[in-house]
This record gives sequence, structure tokens and C-alpha cells, in this order.
Amino acid sequence: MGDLCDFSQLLARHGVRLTAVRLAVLDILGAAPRALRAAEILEMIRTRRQVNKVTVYRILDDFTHRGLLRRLILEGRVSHYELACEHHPPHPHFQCHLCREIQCLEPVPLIRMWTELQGPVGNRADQIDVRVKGLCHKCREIS
Amino acid sequence: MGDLCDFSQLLARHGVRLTAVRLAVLDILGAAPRALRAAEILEMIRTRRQVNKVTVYRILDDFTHRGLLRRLILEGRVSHYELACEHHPPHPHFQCHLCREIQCLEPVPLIRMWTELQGPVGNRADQIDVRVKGLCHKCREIS
DNA sequence: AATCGAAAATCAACTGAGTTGCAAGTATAA
DNA sequence: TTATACTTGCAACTCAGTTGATTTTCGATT
Ligand SMILES: [Mn+2]
Ligand SMILES: [Mn+2]
Ligand SMILES: [Zn+2]
Ligand SMILES: [Zn+2]
Repeated sequence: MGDLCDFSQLLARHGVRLTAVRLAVLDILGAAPRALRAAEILEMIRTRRQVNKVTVYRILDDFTHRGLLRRLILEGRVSHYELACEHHPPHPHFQCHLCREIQCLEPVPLIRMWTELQGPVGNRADQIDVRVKGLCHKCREIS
Repeated sequence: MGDLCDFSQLLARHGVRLTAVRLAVLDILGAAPRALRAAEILEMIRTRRQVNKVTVYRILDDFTHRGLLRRLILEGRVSHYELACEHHPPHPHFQCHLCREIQCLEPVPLIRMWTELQGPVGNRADQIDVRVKGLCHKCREIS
């Protein structure tokens, strides 16, 4: 999924030092087929090296503010993260209400809704998030 | 906002006993111009009577599962609640990234996107949430 | 009116993702 | 090499929400 991005170059461009943990975070998210929770990323890094959770949380937060990652709020309390580089434009997400698994959906054009969604005169809309909830195909055939 | 609903009748129809706290929750949400956090609802009930937070959380959870309220996940950690009766169909929400305030927007037709948003064949989409982020008109004129 | 069982409210203790402040370590610059 | 800034680690904390056990209230039955 992220095999198109050169992460060390990406970090350099953002004026961020290349460190083992930072690269691991990007590698893992780049290889993931879906958005991941901080705890999942932490666990995956720990299969390679020892790391403190605070370090990972701080990196995720920093990268999000730099626009390198997107933080997805799909359910209460836990955030999910995904790459935000040019090869991964914003897109809607699907969450199964049974297995809670998250899927990335293809981008849909929202341009026609944009004006309507600005709401009361004077609001400035910067971003539109679309979240689909339902039953995924795996859970459908089980139940 | 909720002056159209007869709450005592609504509770009766759901086979739920009418109690002071339950009615207060519905009254408050019915009068609110926007979705409220549990802590806000709790505080507002406490201007009238003494009540434990667990009671309020349990009522909000119960009402949500009965489909009497909608729980909105708009930012991490805190949920917002709004009435889900027939006078208040699902609709998009706007959140200002500066003051964090939430506004309800008019419903928009999503029917054209529905098929696209089902995603991989076999998924069943039940619900589409639209969330707009930006700068509200109040915060715009300040900054 | 007194009794009883179910539903509702309370209390204290807990959960867990995420945060904070500060100390220790490591890389870059002078 | 030494000074400096940046990065990581550790421990303690926060806070919305949850849990389980106990007490209170309600509505029915006798
Ligand atoms: Mn995605
Ligand atoms: Mn609303
Ligand atoms: Zn599923
Ligand atoms: Zn605002």
C-alpha cells in the first residue's frame, strides 16, 4: 500500500530526523491493508524492537499534525491511523458493527454536496468525512 | 427542537418506565439546539435534582440501543447525543476545529452514493455518517 | 395497608486509551 | 570536544466511561 512512498525522503522533506521508531511506524502503516490502532502499531513494532508506548503515541500525534498521517475517528475512544501521502487521498471508510473491522473505500466525489454541507452562512468547510456502517461480507456469511 | 414529541408517551411505547431522570434526559435533549455530551446532560439535570452519573450514562446507553437517541462519534473519547425520534431524522454534523462546537446540518440526499459506498461485494451498508470539519462563523470573525 | 419482586438509582472501585513532566540518552552543530 | 537540540523512556496521571454489588423506589398482589 505504501510501497510508492520513500519514507526517509518524506521525513527529510518535513525536517524530521529519521529514527528507527519513526521509520517503523511508516513502514507498518505503509504495508497495512487498513487503518490501524495505536496499540496495533505498538505491538507490531515490538516484534522487531523494544519501544515505549509514549514514543509511539507522540510520533503518531506529531505525524498527524504534520499532515503525514490521518487520524480516523470511527468509534469512541480508539483512534485509527493511515498514511496521508499523495498516493493515499482521503476516502470514506466502512466499519462492520459486528466484527468492528475497518475497510477503506474508494474516494467518492463530494463536490456537489460541498456547498450544502457548509451549513449556516459564514461557516468555512475544510474537510468532509464519510463513514459507512454495516455488516461486512465475512460477517454476513457467518450469520 | 423536541417540542413535537410526547416523551412520556414515547417511553410507554418502548415499555420503559417513566422516571424523573429519564424524562429529564429527553427534555434536555429535546430543548437543546445541538447534540450534547453526557457530562453536559448530567450537569443540566443537576440544576434541577441530585443524580448519579452512572444513572445518566446507563440511560443514555439504553436509549441509544433502543433507537431513541443517536450517539454521535465526532471526536475521540467523548460521545454526543441527540434525539432520534421521527421529527429528527439522521443528518450531517459540522464541527469547528477551533471552538470544537457542533452544529446540526440539514439532511442531504446520499442515495446516489449508497451503492458506491457499500464497498466490496457482499458488504451490507446500513448507515452513512457525514461529518464536516471547518471553521464556524463565530470563530471566523474573531480570527 | 402491608408485602413482595422487579426495575431503577446509588456508591465505590475500576478500566484503558491517551497525556504529562521530567530525566536520561543520542545525534547534530559549533 | 563541548554545547545544544532533539528523541526516548519512565512513572504517574487524566478522564470518559464501565462494572458489580447494594440500596431504594415502584407497581402489583394479597
Ligand atoms: Mn483508509
Ligand atoms: Mn444533530
Ligand atoms: Zn464484520
Ligand atoms: Zn468555532
